[in-house]
Amino acid sequence: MSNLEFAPPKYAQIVQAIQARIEDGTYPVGQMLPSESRLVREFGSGRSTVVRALQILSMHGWIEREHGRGSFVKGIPAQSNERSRAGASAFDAPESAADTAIVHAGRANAPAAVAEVLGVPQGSPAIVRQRVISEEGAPSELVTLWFPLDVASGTDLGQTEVIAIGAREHLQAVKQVRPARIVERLSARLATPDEQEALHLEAGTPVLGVLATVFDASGDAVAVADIALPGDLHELEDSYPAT
Amino acid sequence: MSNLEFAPPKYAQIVQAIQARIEDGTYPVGQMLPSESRLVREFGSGRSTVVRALQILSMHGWIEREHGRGSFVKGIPAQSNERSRAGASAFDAPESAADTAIVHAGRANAPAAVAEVLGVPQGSPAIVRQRVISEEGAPSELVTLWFPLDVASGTDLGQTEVIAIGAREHLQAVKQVRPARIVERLSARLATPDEQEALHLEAGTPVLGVLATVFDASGDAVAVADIALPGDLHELEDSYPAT
DNA sequence: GGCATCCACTTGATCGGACGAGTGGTTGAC
DNA sequence: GTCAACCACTCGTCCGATCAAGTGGATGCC
Repeated sequence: MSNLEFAPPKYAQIVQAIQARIEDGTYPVGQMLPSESRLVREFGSGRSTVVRALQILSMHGWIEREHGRGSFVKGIPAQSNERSRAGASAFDAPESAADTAIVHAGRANAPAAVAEVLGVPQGSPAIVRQRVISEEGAPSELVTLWFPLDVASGTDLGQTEVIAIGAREHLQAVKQVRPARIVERLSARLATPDEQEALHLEAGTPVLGVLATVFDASGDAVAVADIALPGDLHELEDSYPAT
Repeated sequence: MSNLEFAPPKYAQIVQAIQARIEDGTYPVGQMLPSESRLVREFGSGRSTVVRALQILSMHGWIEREHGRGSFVKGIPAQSNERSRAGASAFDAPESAADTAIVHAGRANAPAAVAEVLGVPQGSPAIVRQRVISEEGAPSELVTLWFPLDVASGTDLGQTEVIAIGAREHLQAVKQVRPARIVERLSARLATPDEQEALHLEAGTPVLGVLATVFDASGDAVAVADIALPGDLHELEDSYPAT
């Protein structure tokens, strides 16, 4: 208290204090919190400050406030949605990682599925960068990034050299491309011949296919990632509250 | 204004008014909002009320507030995460739907994967309900629900009759079971012989396997759904902001 | 021109009061 | 015993004020 060091605002201190008491069981789940006036006395602050703290806790799911009755502990809120984001990591991972090998980098004609989400005619040329990621020496993931020509022009994406930072970061640094949203489509399918070769799979091996599209704020697709995850090596996890 | 009908609180009215102006372009993205004092004059309310509205907008991602500079329009916030929740619908869908056929309902020994997430020894008896969901006449999804014996006891889940409401709803009504969280694990694999038969698949067909576990607030698993989605019939979609 | 100072304007935090409204227990009339 | 009235306590909203702190332009000195 005596130091003039940086101190968070009072309402945030109250939020933290109450969170700590919920976490350590001082305020058990379901129990009523001290009333606002009580907290005002305890923390020596105005009611508006205490109320602000309680509203924040309520919005974050720690407590529930009931008009006329009191505030009640709801629990420690979990992340609302925790999941493996195969798409996002495809765009963020640098190609220079030790377990990453470039298969191909340059220009190619976009296959139907990719062309459709990029919004270009099927078979149009596009920039492609393909890499294999290994886990413990064995190839475990084939990532193919596709960029429209206009997005890639003026960047290093069309070069064959390894790019030491993630594609998203590179695009953001070189051009004013601002990714806003990623849409992933998952499906189970059999490995294609290309995938069989790159990942050393036998014919008939099931893979989890992830087609991740990056959109900018105006809704235009700026990149697509086609990811193949052999079924026996990968499991995606997703968790969310059961309303 | 003249009527005494229910009116939302003033701060909420201000929130809505500003949201409307952002949506219709009155306040373009990137532009500075009128200052707090200006809004106070316009809406004829106290500064605290205007500030409360602005804080709400800021927390929901509509605007950004910069100390000393002003408030700026950020855009119309998108849903933070939109995805197909195969797991949740397995527990919510009633068995009485027209396109649903019960394959099996009763007691069975839990296979390893199910026993593990339920936290019981492998091969322990559990309550199982299996159904096939068809789309346009063709079987398209096999859902197997597993319940621990203690959870299912006293409910209709062990009966062979069709249950007309979702399993989650039934559990919640009959017992005090409160689902808090669902965890899904997705992987691509080949259809098992059982699945081949129930879904009329050929051997070697890839399926998307979803193992969804429902946990209550204390972290105990109260149900597991094992869902098989033939790869060529299903695609899961997931979208989220690109940081 | 370069720079420090000043000042108008902005948001950030806090206070204390006021009134309204919902809840639940007590009291008292019947 | 029943029931309405009352009351103490709770949260919900709103107000207007104060002080602090950050920004950016104008001013004026050198």
